[in-house]
Amino acid sequence: MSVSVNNTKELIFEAAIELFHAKGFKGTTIRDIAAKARVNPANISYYFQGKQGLLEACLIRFFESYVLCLEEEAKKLEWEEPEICFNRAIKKILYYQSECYLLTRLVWREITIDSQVSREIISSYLMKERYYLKILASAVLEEKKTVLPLSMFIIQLKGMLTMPYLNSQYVSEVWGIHLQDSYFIEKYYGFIKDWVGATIGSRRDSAYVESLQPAALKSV
Amino acid sequence: MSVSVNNTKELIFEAAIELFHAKGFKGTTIRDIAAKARVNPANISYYFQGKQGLLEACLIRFFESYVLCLEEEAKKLEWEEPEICFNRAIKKILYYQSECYLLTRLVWREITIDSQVSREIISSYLMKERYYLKILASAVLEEKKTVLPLSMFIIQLKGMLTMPYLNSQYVSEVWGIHLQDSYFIEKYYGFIKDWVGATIGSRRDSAYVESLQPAALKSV
Amino acid sequence: MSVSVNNTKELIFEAAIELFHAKGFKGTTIRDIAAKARVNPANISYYFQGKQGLLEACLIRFFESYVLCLEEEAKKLEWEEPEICFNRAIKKILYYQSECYLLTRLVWREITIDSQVSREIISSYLMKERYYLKILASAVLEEKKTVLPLSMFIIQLKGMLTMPYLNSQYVSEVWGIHLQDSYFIEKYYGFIKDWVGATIGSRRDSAYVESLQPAALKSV
Amino acid sequence: MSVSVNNTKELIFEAAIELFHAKGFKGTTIRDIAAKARVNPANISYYFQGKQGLLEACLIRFFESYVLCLEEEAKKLEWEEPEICFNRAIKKILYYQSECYLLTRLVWREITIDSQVSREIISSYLMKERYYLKILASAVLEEKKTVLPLSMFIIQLKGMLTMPYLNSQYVSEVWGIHLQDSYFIEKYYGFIKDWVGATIGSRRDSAYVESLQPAALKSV
DNA sequence: CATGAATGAGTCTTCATTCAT
DNA sequence: GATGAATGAAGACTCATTCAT
Repeated sequence: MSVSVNNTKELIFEAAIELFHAKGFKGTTIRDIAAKARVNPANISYYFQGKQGLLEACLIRFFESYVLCLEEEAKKLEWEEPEICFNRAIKKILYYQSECYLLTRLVWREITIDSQVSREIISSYLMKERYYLKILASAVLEEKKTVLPLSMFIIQLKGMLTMPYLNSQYVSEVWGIHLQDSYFIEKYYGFIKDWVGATIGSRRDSAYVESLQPAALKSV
Repeated sequence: MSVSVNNTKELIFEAAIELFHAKGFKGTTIRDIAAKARVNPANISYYFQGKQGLLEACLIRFFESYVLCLEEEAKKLEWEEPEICFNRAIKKILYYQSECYLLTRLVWREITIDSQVSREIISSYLMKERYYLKILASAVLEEKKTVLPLSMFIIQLKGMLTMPYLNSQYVSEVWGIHLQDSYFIEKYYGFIKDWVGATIGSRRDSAYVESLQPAALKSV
Repeated sequence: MSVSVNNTKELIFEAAIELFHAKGFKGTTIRDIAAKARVNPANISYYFQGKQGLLEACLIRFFESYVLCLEEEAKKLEWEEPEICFNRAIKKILYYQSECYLLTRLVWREITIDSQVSREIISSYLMKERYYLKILASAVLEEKKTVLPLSMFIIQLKGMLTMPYLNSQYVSEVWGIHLQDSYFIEKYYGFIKDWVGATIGSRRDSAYVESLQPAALKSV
Repeated sequence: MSVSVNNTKELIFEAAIELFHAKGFKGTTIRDIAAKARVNPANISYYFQGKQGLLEACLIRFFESYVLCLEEEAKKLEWEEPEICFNRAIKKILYYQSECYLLTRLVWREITIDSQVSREIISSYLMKERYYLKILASAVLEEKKTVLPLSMFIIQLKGMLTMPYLNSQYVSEVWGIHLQDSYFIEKYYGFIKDWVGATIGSRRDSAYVESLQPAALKSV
């Protein structure tokens, strides 16, 4: 019996991720999800305390593992080289996002929508992310004695990490590339790693980045 | 009172863009828009044939000017240097998106949602975009005798052009940068231009890109 | 100018009759009518004091001429033979209904719908109709010394007069007969006249009718 | 609580029939029905997929039984006398229509309105009706060696069968006769049966009918 | 634990009508 | 006399949620 229970909950979860991804949170009805999961709609309220709760469960599931990628490597900073930890964190995140790319896409998209709810959950995870990214990035920059402003570096990195997912519609529909393709991820990781290396290692590249910093951020 | 007519329609438009941007299309009610625009809700159906029509008007308004940026430069290819046209097209797009960044963000986000409606509008514009991008990009690559695969080059370019908008939530909320800041745009343009130059000019940079190409695309 | 005014009013009228007939009063919008008549919707309220007023105008236009057919012949009873007047009234009604069969159909159908409005208009005309029919029928029956109950005779007559119009959907759609076809009307008139003759002239036929009278009506 | 389920659905049904009959389909609101049935308005969409679905359910309910009256007798033609089957079919229809005379009236009225919806349902049933009527009528006419044109015979019959219902407003309001009165039905059946007998049996009566046939139908 | 009937709040939309021009 | 922008009332419908079984 307990198996079937977990089963029901998990079935709902998977159906929800697919549908939230395809049609958006607001565009998905609880009946759509129940129909796809082949369960009774009432179960959704039962297991997740409503549709909103189901979305929050999605957010939590995504961010818990996501933040863990950063947290683990941040903790290793004590006894390992910063650049290694940093690159490993990036790699972990890329692979994690690739594994659950539907969830990834929906999360990065839905958090841009101001639904007034689950704002606290999102904020708290983004704070954690920012905290660990700062630790990791500043360790690398310090080691390399790079004068590159931290904020701009992190913003660019974030952009690179999420870009394929936010653009995946275009990437997959117009050009036929699939994000879960491990070959793509591998190459994309190499691309970012090189960018990081160039950015923190050479004057030339970092100059681009530095010049990007608006006046308002100079003091951050 | 043609002034008031345009006024009402335009007021609705502006309110819609702000609200669609903030709360998403599905999350915005016709009453929200009417209240913000201080007009009667029925006017929305009157002027735009319903909420869906209002979204389509947003899409059309955005894409018409967007595609024009590309079209104009594609036509200049006959008597001007490809690289100049190409860079000017990029600059135009960046400035255009910066001017109406709320509209830009909502469009790039909403088209990732499968609403089964206005799919035709979106597809037709993406086809046009693809067509002109191909013309411009292949002209540049040909001139430079670069063996870089076209598709990957365009995908990356697209990613760079839309990234600040898709990430703007993060960019502005967590780091306090504003996309309409002309300083930011200017620098970001320089960044992309350099990337293009490096990509099509040197072996080293283009190697990154080439390596990104998945097997399936090798023959494109 | 006055020509164009009348024109507008008449155009609205004709469009309304067609549309009320085809789609029903409730199913027709003021904009439908305005579009078909190629006039501005506001004119309908202007000329007819609203949609309801337009329907009432239809009713009045129909019934005024309809009742006149009966009234004229009822008045001739003083100096002409009852049966001649009676048959002429029937003929007039049949031809009148045939001339404006769209209006006829819509009136006979719409008055069966309880719209709480224009009830007074309808009642007043039905009273007039009943009054003249009674005068005409009783004159005929008296002359022939027929003991046939008046009410049943009139009901049957009414049924025969309106039947082709109430059934016209079936008649025209399934069988391809057109009501405005003068040949059809001519024959149908002959049919009714014969029925009347048989009913008031012979014992046999009237027996059918008498037997139809329910107990409740015996004393009417 | 299967009892309460059927109850709710049936309550809606009955309320709908009364109101559609009295106020017309378009003139009846979903709230009217819900209020009369003392249920929640949302149940109507829940059980009948919207107001239109409710009307279609009415049509189907009426026609299924209606067509059955004809079908059953058509099947008996193989081993019973045509005239007996034919008359029994007529009797069944009259009694059926009398039993549910509100439904009967609303159906015969609403199908004359061009709502572009449920047109398929109506057409399909009218085709069936026509098919069985043809079989039954032609069997009778053949047996009697009557040269009477089939189409005109059926049209007249149809007129007689529906007339009391299409005219019931007049019949009941102005004259006080009630259609569900079994005495009335019994007599009315006798009336039609005699008409049929006279029509197919004697030269005199059939001559009336034959003369009614417009030129266009002579060759049918 | 699972069901499905039932609900009420809220949404989009339609439409007759009005009014300034 | 004619227009068309604007309105408010009202309608159908959707949907998340609840509750008895």
